[in-house]
Amino acid sequence: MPRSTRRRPALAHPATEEIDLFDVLHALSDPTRMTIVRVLRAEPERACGTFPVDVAPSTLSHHFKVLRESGLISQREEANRRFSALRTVDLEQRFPGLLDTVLAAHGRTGGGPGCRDGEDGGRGGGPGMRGGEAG
Amino acid sequence: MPRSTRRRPALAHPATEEIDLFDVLHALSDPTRMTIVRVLRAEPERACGTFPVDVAPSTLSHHFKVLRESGLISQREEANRRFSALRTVDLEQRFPGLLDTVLAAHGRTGGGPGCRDGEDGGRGGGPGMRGGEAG
DNA sequence: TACGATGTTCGACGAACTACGAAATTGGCG
DNA sequence: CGCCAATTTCGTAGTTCGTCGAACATCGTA
Repeated sequence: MPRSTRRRPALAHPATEEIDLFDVLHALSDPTRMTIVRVLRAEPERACGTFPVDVAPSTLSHHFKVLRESGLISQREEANRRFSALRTVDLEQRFPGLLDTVLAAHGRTGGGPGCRDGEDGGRGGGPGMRGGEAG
Repeated sequence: MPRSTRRRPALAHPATEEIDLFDVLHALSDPTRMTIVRVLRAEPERACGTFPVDVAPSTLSHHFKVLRESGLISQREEANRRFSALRTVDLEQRFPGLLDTVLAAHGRTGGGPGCRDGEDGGRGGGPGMRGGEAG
């Protein structure tokens, strides 16, 4: 089969109003994906292969797909690289305060800034914990 | 053997500090369980068999177990009935604003007060929709 | 063109999940 | 005591999940 026939599927992302709460909750109920979201929250964008998680590339790809289809992240292609970013604005519009609250909750469980997958990415300076605790 | 030999396991509930975010998120990522939590949030307590969900009793029992072990609800035994209640105070202490935010988010998706599993239970008086957006 | 780097898709596998029916347990009542 | 009501536990069926390895696709570069 010619290598040019297979066009990229164009990375389907759900529209903001299409984001499903159950999908989001399910996506967030996995440690690996939660780590990805946390890292992404401290940085505007990041290439798939640079995340501090130790799973096989195929597994990681699977997780990104789950995250993307749930509406939590968006992915942009640049050359042979794929950059992921948290859809903070869309999430905030669809489910106000949800991301902040969940992430803040995770921070309390011990998954804080210096947990195990620390955002060593480079900056990691300010944990950016400006979470809007309702308390 | 006397039927009194089999003592009730005493319904294990996780301590407040033991409540795991992933368990909570996973528990909430199921429609049936979300419905249970929503109903429970409008009422202080309710018997297991009186929930507006259409699944077999055994299945319902399973969901209650998941909910209880995740720390979302507590169960109290009275005669041959088991009453469930949302652990609002514990949840609020463990993960401030989480329950409110998630429930408010679900309300936005169309699972509002009069969705499909309406609180026909009988009272359903005050919906208590004081959804506090942590915004 | 060949090669290496980055990622995805496919197929498989074991574990966990959801669902159900049947049986068992417990308490209230005639 | 015998029976019904409320629930749980057990066993099972089918599905979904998380993970991996192997193969494939794309881009940049030698």
